[in-house]
Amino acid sequence: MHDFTMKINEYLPLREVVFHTLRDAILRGELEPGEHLMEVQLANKLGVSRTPIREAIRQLQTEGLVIMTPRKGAVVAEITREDLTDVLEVRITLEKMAVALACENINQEEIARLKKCQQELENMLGNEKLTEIANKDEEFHDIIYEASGNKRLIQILNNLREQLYRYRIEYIKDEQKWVILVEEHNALIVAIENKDVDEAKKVIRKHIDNQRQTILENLKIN
Amino acid sequence: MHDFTMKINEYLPLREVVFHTLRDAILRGELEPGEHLMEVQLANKLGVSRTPIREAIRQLQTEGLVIMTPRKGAVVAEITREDLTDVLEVRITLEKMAVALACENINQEEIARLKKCQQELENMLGNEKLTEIANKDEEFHDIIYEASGNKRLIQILNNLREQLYRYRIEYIKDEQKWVILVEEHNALIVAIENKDVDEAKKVIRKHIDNQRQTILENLKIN
DNA sequence: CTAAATATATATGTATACAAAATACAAAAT
DNA sequence: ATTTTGTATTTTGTATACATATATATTTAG
Repeated sequence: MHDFTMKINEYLPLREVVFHTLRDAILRGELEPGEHLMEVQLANKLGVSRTPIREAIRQLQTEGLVIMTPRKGAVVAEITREDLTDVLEVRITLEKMAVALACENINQEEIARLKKCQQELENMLGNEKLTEIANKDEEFHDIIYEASGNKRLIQILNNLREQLYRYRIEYIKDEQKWVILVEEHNALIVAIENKDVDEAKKVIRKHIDNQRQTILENLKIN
Repeated sequence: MHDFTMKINEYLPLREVVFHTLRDAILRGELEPGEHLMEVQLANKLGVSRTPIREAIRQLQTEGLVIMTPRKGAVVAEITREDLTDVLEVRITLEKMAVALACENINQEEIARLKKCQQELENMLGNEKLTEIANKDEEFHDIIYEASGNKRLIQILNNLREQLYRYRIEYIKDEQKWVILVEEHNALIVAIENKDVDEAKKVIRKHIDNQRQTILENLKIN
Protein backbone atom coordinates (compact mmCIF):
# COMPACT_ATOMS: atom_id res chain seq x y z
CA MET A 1 0.00 0.00 0.00
CA HIS A 2 1.21 3.46 -0.83
CA ASP A 3 2.10 6.10 1.72
CA PHE A 4 -0.34 8.93 1.30
CA THR A 5 0.91 10.83 4.33
CA MET A 6 4.16 11.57 2.57
CA LYS A 7 3.47 14.80 0.76
CA ILE A 8 1.19 16.17 3.43
CA ASN A 9 2.24 19.36 5.20
CA GLU A 10 4.49 20.49 2.42
CA TYR A 11 3.11 23.98 2.82
CA LEU A 12 5.28 26.71 4.26
CA PRO A 13 3.99 30.24 4.78
CA LEU A 14 5.87 32.78 2.70
CA ARG A 15 6.94 34.52 5.87
CA GLU A 16 8.80 31.34 6.85
CA VAL A 17 10.50 31.07 3.49
CA VAL A 18 11.50 34.71 3.63
CA PHE A 19 12.65 34.33 7.23
CA HIS A 20 14.98 31.48 6.36
CA THR A 21 16.23 33.26 3.26
CA LEU A 22 17.08 36.42 5.16
CA ARG A 23 18.49 34.50 8.10
CA ASP A 24 20.85 32.58 5.84
CA ALA A 25 21.85 35.77 4.06
CA ILE A 26 22.75 37.35 7.38
CA LEU A 27 24.63 34.33 8.67
CA ARG A 28 26.54 33.96 5.41
CA GLY A 29 27.47 37.61 5.59
CA GLU A 30 25.66 38.57 2.39
CA LEU A 31 23.72 40.99 4.51
CA GLU A 32 26.36 42.69 6.60
CA PRO A 33 26.06 43.95 10.16
CA GLY A 34 24.75 47.49 10.18
CA GLU A 35 23.11 47.08 6.78
CA HIS A 36 19.62 48.49 6.46
CA LEU A 37 16.86 46.01 5.63
CA MET A 38 14.37 47.82 3.40
CA GLU A 39 11.00 46.24 2.93
CA VAL A 40 10.17 47.25 -0.63
CA GLN A 41 13.64 46.45 -1.88
CA LEU A 42 13.60 42.98 -0.30
CA ALA A 43 10.05 42.44 -1.49
CA ASN A 44 11.04 43.16 -5.08
CA LYS A 45 14.18 41.08 -4.82
CA LEU A 46 12.32 38.05 -3.46
CA GLY A 47 9.24 38.56 -5.58
CA VAL A 48 6.76 38.83 -2.74
CA SER A 49 4.84 41.65 -1.11
CA ARG A 50 5.92 43.64 1.92
CA THR A 51 3.68 41.72 4.29
CA PRO A 52 5.69 38.49 4.55
CA ILE A 53 8.90 40.55 4.57
CA ARG A 54 7.73 42.51 7.59
CA GLU A 55 6.72 39.37 9.45
CA ALA A 56 10.03 37.70 8.69
CA ILE A 57 11.96 40.74 9.89
CA ARG A 58 10.08 40.68 13.17
CA GLN A 59 10.99 37.05 13.63
CA LEU A 60 14.61 37.93 12.93
CA GLN A 61 14.38 40.58 15.59
CA THR A 62 13.30 38.12 18.24
CA GLU A 63 16.21 35.89 17.28
CA GLY A 64 18.48 38.84 17.86
CA LEU A 65 19.70 38.97 14.27
CA VAL A 66 18.26 42.39 13.48
CA ILE A 67 17.55 45.49 15.51
CA MET A 68 14.32 47.34 14.83
CA THR A 69 13.62 50.96 15.62
CA PRO A 70 10.04 52.18 15.20
CA ARG A 71 9.61 54.27 12.05
CA LYS A 72 13.26 53.82 11.15
CA GLY A 73 13.31 50.20 10.16
CA ALA A 74 15.58 47.25 10.76
CA VAL A 75 19.34 46.88 10.53
CA VAL A 76 21.40 43.71 10.71
CA ALA A 77 22.60 43.41 14.30
CA GLU A 78 26.22 44.16 14.99
CA ILE A 79 27.68 41.49 17.18
CA THR A 80 30.11 43.00 19.60
CA ARG A 81 32.73 41.15 21.56
CA GLU A 82 30.79 42.01 24.67
CA ASP A 83 27.58 40.49 23.31
CA LEU A 84 29.40 37.32 22.40
CA THR A 85 31.02 37.03 25.80
CA ASP A 86 27.62 37.43 27.41
CA VAL A 87 26.00 34.82 25.20
CA LEU A 88 28.80 32.32 25.71
CA GLU A 89 28.74 32.83 29.45
CA VAL A 90 25.03 32.06 29.59
CA ARG A 91 25.53 29.14 27.27
CA ILE A 92 28.13 27.54 29.52
CA THR A 93 25.75 27.78 32.45
CA LEU A 94 22.88 26.23 30.52
CA GLU A 95 24.99 23.52 28.88
CA LYS A 96 26.14 22.48 32.33
CA MET A 97 22.52 22.30 33.39
CA ALA A 98 21.72 20.25 30.31
CA VAL A 99 24.39 17.63 30.92
CA ALA A 100 23.49 17.42 34.60
CA LEU A 101 19.87 16.70 33.68
CA ALA A 102 20.98 14.34 30.93
CA CYS A 103 22.93 12.32 33.49
CA GLU A 104 19.69 11.79 35.39
CA ASN A 105 17.27 11.30 32.55
CA ILE A 106 19.05 9.81 29.58
CA ASN A 107 17.88 6.38 28.43
CA GLN A 108 19.64 3.57 26.61
CA GLU A 109 18.25 4.49 23.22
CA GLU A 110 19.58 8.03 23.57
CA ILE A 111 22.99 6.83 24.71
CA ALA A 112 23.11 4.64 21.63
CA ARG A 113 22.21 7.60 19.42
CA LEU A 114 24.93 9.65 21.10
CA LYS A 115 27.56 6.98 20.41
CA LYS A 116 26.40 6.50 16.84
CA CYS A 117 26.52 10.25 16.23
CA GLN A 118 29.99 10.47 17.73
CA GLN A 119 31.18 7.60 15.54
CA GLU A 120 29.82 9.31 12.45
CA LEU A 121 31.51 12.54 13.49
CA GLU A 122 34.87 10.81 13.82
CA ASN A 123 34.50 9.21 10.41
CA MET A 124 33.71 12.56 8.83
CA LEU A 125 36.84 14.34 10.06
CA GLY A 126 39.05 14.99 7.09
CA ASN A 127 36.60 13.49 4.62
CA GLU A 128 33.63 15.81 4.68
CA LYS A 129 33.02 19.50 4.25
CA LEU A 130 33.41 21.63 7.36
CA THR A 131 29.74 22.59 7.40
CA GLU A 132 28.77 18.92 7.46
CA ILE A 133 31.11 18.33 10.37
CA ALA A 134 29.70 21.33 12.17
CA ASN A 135 26.18 19.99 11.60
CA LYS A 136 27.13 16.64 13.06
CA ASP A 137 28.69 18.32 16.07
CA GLU A 138 25.47 20.24 16.61
CA GLU A 139 23.52 17.01 16.33
CA PHE A 140 25.64 15.54 19.11
CA HIS A 141 24.80 18.38 21.44
CA ASP A 142 21.16 18.28 20.38
CA ILE A 143 20.87 14.72 21.59
CA ILE A 144 22.11 15.82 25.00
CA TYR A 145 19.69 18.74 25.05
CA GLU A 146 16.82 16.39 24.25
CA ALA A 147 17.97 13.95 26.90
CA SER A 148 17.74 16.71 29.51
CA GLY A 149 13.97 16.53 29.12
CA ASN A 150 13.54 20.25 29.84
CA LYS A 151 11.78 21.79 26.86
CA ARG A 152 12.37 25.36 27.89
CA LEU A 153 16.06 24.70 28.33
CA ILE A 154 16.17 23.16 24.85
CA GLN A 155 14.45 26.19 23.37
CA ILE A 156 16.80 28.69 24.98
CA LEU A 157 19.91 26.70 24.08
CA ASN A 158 18.79 26.45 20.47
CA ASN A 159 18.26 30.19 20.39
CA LEU A 160 21.68 30.88 21.87
CA ARG A 161 23.29 28.61 19.33
CA GLU A 162 21.59 30.62 16.61
CA GLN A 163 23.52 33.67 17.76
CA LEU A 164 26.80 31.79 17.38
CA TYR A 165 25.90 30.23 14.05
CA ARG A 166 28.15 32.63 12.13
CA TYR A 167 31.20 31.38 14.00
CA ARG A 168 30.49 27.68 14.27
CA ILE A 169 32.82 26.84 11.41
CA GLU A 170 35.77 28.65 12.94
CA TYR A 171 36.50 26.16 15.64
CA ILE A 172 36.20 23.23 13.23
CA LYS A 173 38.67 24.71 10.76
CA ASP A 174 41.72 24.03 12.87
CA GLU A 175 42.55 20.37 12.32
CA GLN A 176 44.76 20.26 15.37
CA LYS A 177 41.70 20.76 17.54
CA TRP A 178 39.85 17.78 16.13
CA VAL A 179 41.55 15.32 18.44
CA ILE A 180 40.60 17.47 21.42
CA LEU A 181 37.02 17.71 20.22
CA VAL A 182 36.76 13.95 19.83
CA GLU A 183 38.32 13.34 23.22
CA GLU A 184 35.95 15.75 24.92
CA HIS A 185 32.92 14.23 23.29
CA ASN A 186 34.01 10.76 24.35
CA ALA A 187 34.70 11.92 27.89
CA LEU A 188 31.23 13.43 27.91
CA ILE A 189 29.63 10.18 26.80
CA VAL A 190 31.44 8.26 29.53
CA ALA A 191 30.50 10.78 32.21
CA ILE A 192 26.85 10.83 31.20
CA GLU A 193 26.68 7.05 30.96
CA ASN A 194 28.15 6.79 34.47
CA LYS A 195 25.77 9.48 35.67
CA ASP A 196 28.82 11.38 36.92
CA VAL A 197 27.29 14.85 37.07
CA ASP A 198 30.36 16.70 38.31
CA GLU A 199 32.63 15.16 35.69
CA ALA A 200 30.11 15.84 32.93
CA LYS A 201 29.85 19.48 33.97
CA LYS A 202 33.63 19.77 34.04
CA VAL A 203 33.99 18.32 30.56
CA ILE A 204 31.26 20.40 28.97
CA ARG A 205 32.61 23.58 30.55
CA LYS A 206 36.02 22.82 29.06
CA HIS A 207 34.44 21.95 25.73
CA ILE A 208 32.50 25.18 25.42
CA ASP A 209 35.41 27.18 26.79
CA ASN A 210 37.55 25.91 23.94
CA GLN A 211 34.93 27.01 21.48
CA ARG A 212 34.70 30.36 23.19
CA GLN A 213 38.41 30.90 22.95
CA THR A 214 38.49 29.98 19.28
CA ILE A 215 35.53 32.16 18.43
CA LEU A 216 36.90 35.15 20.27
CA GLU A 217 40.32 34.67 18.69
CA ASN A 218 38.85 34.58 15.20
CA LEU A 219 36.63 37.54 15.84
CA LYS A 220 37.35 40.51 13.66
CA ILE A 221 34.98 42.78 15.51
CA ASN A 222 35.24 45.19 18.41
CA MET B 1 12.37 77.30 30.53
CA HIS B 2 10.11 74.52 29.46
CA ASP B 3 11.19 70.95 29.04
CA PHE B 4 10.79 70.15 25.40
CA THR B 5 12.39 66.73 25.71
CA MET B 6 9.46 65.59 27.80
CA LYS B 7 6.95 64.74 25.13
CA ILE B 8 9.57 63.34 22.83
CA ASN B 9 9.30 59.67 22.00
CA GLU B 10 5.73 59.50 23.15
CA TYR B 11 4.97 57.51 20.03
CA LEU B 12 4.16 53.84 20.35
CA PRO B 13 3.41 51.74 17.29
CA LEU B 14 -0.12 50.35 17.35
CA ARG B 15 1.32 46.86 17.31
CA GLU B 16 2.95 47.63 20.67
CA VAL B 17 -0.27 48.94 22.16
CA VAL B 18 -2.17 45.90 20.89
CA PHE B 19 0.58 43.61 22.13
CA HIS B 20 0.37 44.99 25.66
CA THR B 21 -3.41 44.95 25.60
CA LEU B 22 -3.58 41.32 24.53
CA ARG B 23 -0.76 40.33 26.86
CA ASP B 24 -2.54 41.84 29.85
CA ALA B 25 -5.79 40.20 28.80
CA ILE B 26 -4.08 36.82 28.71
CA LEU B 27 -2.28 37.32 32.02
CA ARG B 28 -5.46 38.54 33.71
CA GLY B 29 -7.28 35.50 32.41
CA GLU B 30 -9.73 37.46 30.29
CA LEU B 31 -8.42 35.50 27.35
CA GLU B 32 -8.38 31.96 28.59
CA PRO B 33 -5.90 29.22 27.72
CA GLY B 34 -7.03 27.39 24.62
CA GLU B 35 -9.08 30.33 23.43
CA HIS B 36 -8.80 31.15 19.74
CA LEU B 37 -7.46 34.60 18.87
CA MET B 38 -9.31 35.76 15.78
CA GLU B 39 -7.84 38.67 13.90
CA VAL B 40 -10.96 40.40 12.58
CA GLN B 41 -12.76 40.04 15.87
CA LEU B 42 -9.86 41.52 17.82
CA ALA B 43 -9.39 44.21 15.19
CA ASN B 44 -13.02 45.30 15.54
CA LYS B 45 -12.90 45.12 19.31
CA LEU B 46 -9.78 47.28 19.54
CA GLY B 47 -10.75 49.54 16.67
CA VAL B 48 -7.68 48.92 14.54
CA SER B 49 -6.96 46.98 11.38
CA ARG B 50 -5.76 43.40 11.18
CA THR B 51 -2.17 44.39 10.49
CA PRO B 52 -1.15 45.50 14.00
CA ILE B 53 -3.17 42.61 15.45
CA ARG B 54 -1.20 40.09 13.43
CA GLU B 55 2.11 41.64 14.42
CA ALA B 56 1.13 41.69 18.07
CA ILE B 57 0.08 38.04 17.96
CA ARG B 58 3.45 37.11 16.51
CA GLN B 59 5.17 38.91 19.34
CA LEU B 60 2.98 37.04 21.81
CA GLN B 61 4.05 33.83 20.17
CA THR B 62 7.71 34.52 20.76
CA GLU B 63 6.95 35.25 24.40
CA GLY B 64 5.33 31.85 24.60
CA LEU B 65 1.90 33.23 25.43
CA VAL B 66 0.18 32.00 22.27
CA ILE B 67 0.67 29.06 19.96
CA MET B 68 0.36 29.64 16.23
CA THR B 69 -0.43 27.07 13.58
CA PRO B 70 -0.15 28.05 9.91
CA ARG B 71 -3.54 28.63 8.34
CA LYS B 72 -5.30 27.80 11.58
CA GLY B 73 -4.45 30.80 13.65
CA ALA B 74 -3.39 31.46 17.21
CA VAL B 75 -4.65 30.08 20.52
CA VAL B 76 -3.76 31.22 24.02
CA ALA B 77 -1.08 28.84 25.30
CA GLU B 78 -2.08 26.33 27.90
CA ILE B 79 0.42 26.38 30.71
CA THR B 80 0.93 22.87 31.95
CA ARG B 81 2.50 21.85 35.24
CA GLU B 82 5.34 20.43 33.20
CA ASP B 83 5.96 23.72 31.40
CA LEU B 84 6.06 25.56 34.68
CA THR B 85 8.46 23.08 36.23
CA ASP B 86 10.74 23.47 33.24
CA VAL B 87 10.64 27.26 33.36
CA LEU B 88 11.29 27.36 37.10
CA GLU B 89 14.13 24.91 36.81
CA VAL B 90 15.86 27.07 34.21
CA ARG B 91 15.13 30.15 36.26
CA ILE B 92 16.86 28.74 39.34
CA THR B 93 19.95 28.01 37.28
CA LEU B 94 20.04 31.50 35.80
CA GLU B 95 19.25 33.30 39.05
CA LYS B 96 22.17 31.49 40.64
CA MET B 97 24.34 32.67 37.78
CA ALA B 98 23.04 36.20 38.27
CA VAL B 99 23.85 36.39 41.98
CA ALA B 100 27.26 34.84 41.39
CA LEU B 101 28.07 37.52 38.83
CA ALA B 102 26.54 40.16 41.04
CA CYS B 103 28.92 39.17 43.82
CA GLU B 104 31.81 39.93 41.50
CA ASN B 105 30.54 43.01 39.75
CA ILE B 106 28.19 44.91 42.04
CA ASN B 107 29.24 48.43 43.04
CA GLN B 108 28.47 50.55 46.08
CA GLU B 109 25.72 52.49 44.38
CA GLU B 110 23.92 49.31 43.44
CA ILE B 111 24.26 47.88 46.93
CA ALA B 112 22.73 51.07 48.26
CA ARG B 113 19.82 50.74 45.80
CA LEU B 114 19.34 47.15 46.88
CA LYS B 115 19.13 48.12 50.54
CA LYS B 116 16.81 51.03 49.84
CA CYS B 117 14.54 48.79 47.79
CA GLN B 118 14.50 46.18 50.51
CA GLN B 119 13.63 48.82 53.12
CA GLU B 120 10.76 50.05 50.99
CA LEU B 121 9.55 46.50 50.53
CA GLU B 122 9.49 45.89 54.27
CA ASN B 123 7.55 49.10 54.84
CA MET B 124 4.96 48.10 52.27
CA LEU B 125 4.11 44.75 53.81
CA GLY B 126 0.64 44.97 55.24
CA ASN B 127 0.12 48.54 54.06
CA GLU B 128 0.08 48.30 50.30
CA LYS B 129 -1.76 46.34 47.69
CA LEU B 130 -0.33 42.95 46.79
CA THR B 131 0.48 43.98 43.23
CA GLU B 132 2.54 46.88 44.56
CA ILE B 133 4.43 44.53 46.84
CA ALA B 134 5.00 42.13 43.98
CA ASN B 135 6.32 45.00 41.86
CA LYS B 136 8.75 45.99 44.57
CA ASP B 137 9.91 42.41 44.93
CA GLU B 138 10.55 42.28 41.18
CA GLU B 139 12.47 45.54 41.43
CA PHE B 140 14.71 43.98 44.05
CA HIS B 141 15.60 41.10 41.75
CA ASP B 142 15.98 43.46 38.82
CA ILE B 143 18.75 45.31 40.63
CA ILE B 144 20.62 42.05 41.05
CA TYR B 145 20.12 41.17 37.40
CA GLU B 146 21.52 44.54 36.38
CA ALA B 147 24.44 44.14 38.75
CA SER B 148 25.36 40.89 37.01
CA GLY B 149 26.35 42.98 34.00
CA ASN B 150 25.39 40.25 31.52
CA LYS B 151 22.82 41.72 29.16
CA ARG B 152 21.82 38.43 27.61
CA LEU B 153 21.24 36.94 31.04
CA ILE B 154 19.08 39.91 31.96
CA GLN B 155 17.04 39.51 28.80
CA ILE B 156 16.41 35.81 29.33
CA LEU B 157 15.54 36.24 33.00
CA ASN B 158 13.07 38.98 32.17
CA ASN B 159 11.46 36.74 29.60
CA LEU B 160 11.19 33.85 32.03
CA ARG B 161 9.60 36.11 34.60
CA GLU B 162 7.05 37.06 31.98
CA GLN B 163 5.94 33.45 31.84
CA LEU B 164 5.37 33.41 35.59
CA TYR B 165 3.60 36.75 35.68
CA ARG B 166 0.21 35.13 36.14
CA TYR B 167 1.32 33.56 39.40
CA ARG B 168 3.48 36.26 40.91
CA ILE B 169 0.77 37.37 43.31
CA GLU B 170 0.20 33.92 44.74
CA TYR B 171 3.31 33.70 46.83
CA ILE B 172 2.80 37.20 48.23
CA LYS B 173 -0.74 36.46 49.36
CA ASP B 174 0.30 34.32 52.30
CA GLU B 175 1.26 36.75 55.08
CA GLN B 176 3.06 34.04 56.99
CA LYS B 177 5.63 33.89 54.23
CA TRP B 178 6.47 37.57 54.39
CA VAL B 179 8.93 37.13 57.22
CA ILE B 180 10.72 34.40 55.24
CA LEU B 181 10.82 36.59 52.16
CA VAL B 182 12.33 39.48 54.09
CA GLU B 183 14.89 37.22 55.76
CA GLU B 184 15.93 35.71 52.47
CA HIS B 185 16.33 39.08 50.83
CA ASN B 186 18.45 40.32 53.70
CA ALA B 187 20.57 37.19 53.65
CA LEU B 188 21.05 37.76 49.94
CA ILE B 189 22.19 41.34 50.47
CA VAL B 190 24.72 40.24 53.09
CA ALA B 191 26.05 37.43 50.91
CA ILE B 192 26.43 39.67 47.88
CA GLU B 193 28.04 42.44 49.90
CA ASN B 194 30.54 39.91 51.29
CA LYS B 195 31.08 38.53 47.81
CA ASP B 196 30.20 35.11 49.24
CA VAL B 197 29.21 33.38 46.00
CA ASP B 198 28.34 30.00 47.48
CA GLU B 199 26.15 31.49 50.18
CA ALA B 200 24.41 33.77 47.70
CA LYS B 201 23.66 30.84 45.41
CA LYS B 202 22.31 28.86 48.33
CA VAL B 203 20.01 31.65 49.43
CA ILE B 204 18.68 32.43 45.97
CA ARG B 205 18.03 28.76 45.28
CA LYS B 206 16.00 28.52 48.49
CA HIS B 207 14.21 31.74 47.66
CA ILE B 208 13.11 30.63 44.20
CA ASP B 209 12.33 27.15 45.48
CA ASN B 210 9.86 28.65 47.92
CA GLN B 211 8.20 30.53 45.09
CA ARG B 212 8.14 27.39 43.02
CA GLN B 213 6.45 25.42 45.76
CA THR B 214 3.81 28.10 46.30
CA ILE B 215 3.12 28.49 42.61
CA LEU B 216 2.79 24.77 42.05
CA GLU B 217 0.54 24.42 45.09
CA ASN B 218 -1.77 27.13 43.87
CA LEU B 219 -1.86 25.76 40.39
CA LYS B 220 -5.26 24.64 39.24
CA ILE B 221 -3.98 23.10 36.05
CA ASN B 222 -2.76 19.70 34.98
C1' DC C 1 31.07 79.03 1.60
C1' DT C 2 28.44 77.39 5.55
C1' DA C 3 24.23 76.51 7.75
C1' DA C 4 19.52 76.71 8.28
C1' DA C 5 15.19 76.06 5.85
C1' DT C 6 12.44 73.96 2.61
C1' DA C 7 11.08 70.80 -0.83
C1' DT C 8 11.34 66.11 -2.54
C1' DA C 9 11.90 61.38 -2.23
C1' DT C 10 11.82 57.26 0.30
C1' DA C 11 10.55 54.34 4.11
C1' DT C 12 7.63 52.61 7.47
C1' DG C 13 2.84 52.37 9.71
C1' DT C 14 -1.71 51.15 9.02
C1' DA C 15 -5.86 49.95 6.53
C1' DT C 16 -8.12 47.40 3.20
C1' DA C 17 -8.97 44.16 -0.67
C1' DC C 18 -8.77 39.80 -2.61
C1' DA C 19 -7.37 34.79 -2.74
C1' DA C 20 -7.13 30.42 -0.74
C1' DA C 21 -7.52 27.38 2.89
C1' DA C 22 -10.00 25.64 7.01
C1' DT C 23 -14.22 25.04 9.36
C1' DA C 24 -19.11 24.42 10.13
C1' DC C 25 -23.09 22.60 8.72
C1' DA C 26 -26.66 20.70 6.05
C1' DA C 27 -28.12 17.39 2.64
C1' DA C 28 -27.46 12.98 0.54
C1' DA C 29 -25.95 8.31 0.55
C1' DT C 30 -24.97 4.06 2.83
C1' DA D 1 -27.99 6.33 12.70
C1' DT D 2 -23.59 7.26 10.68
C1' DT D 3 -20.71 8.63 7.26
C1' DT D 4 -19.81 11.20 3.26
C1' DT D 5 -19.98 15.00 0.31
C1' DG D 6 -21.06 19.52 -1.18
C1' DT D 7 -21.68 24.31 0.05
C1' DA D 8 -21.52 28.47 2.72
C1' DT D 9 -19.00 30.92 5.96
C1' DT D 10 -15.22 32.15 8.47
C1' DT D 11 -10.35 32.80 8.85
C1' DT D 12 -5.84 33.28 7.60
C1' DG D 13 -2.29 34.50 3.79
C1' DT D 14 -0.76 37.86 0.76
C1' DA D 15 -0.91 42.00 -2.00
C1' DT D 16 -1.69 46.70 -2.39
C1' DA D 17 -3.05 51.48 -1.39
C1' DC D 18 -2.76 55.42 1.31
C1' DA D 19 -1.02 58.26 5.31
C1' DT D 20 2.67 59.90 7.88
C1' DA D 21 7.25 60.16 9.45
C1' DT D 22 12.15 60.21 8.26
C1' DA D 23 16.02 60.86 5.25
C1' DT D 24 17.96 63.26 1.25
C1' DA D 25 18.64 66.90 -1.85
C1' DT D 26 18.06 71.61 -2.92
C1' DT D 27 17.54 76.22 -2.06
C1' DT D 28 18.13 80.29 0.40
C1' DA D 29 19.83 83.36 4.10
C1' DG D 30 23.78 84.87 6.54
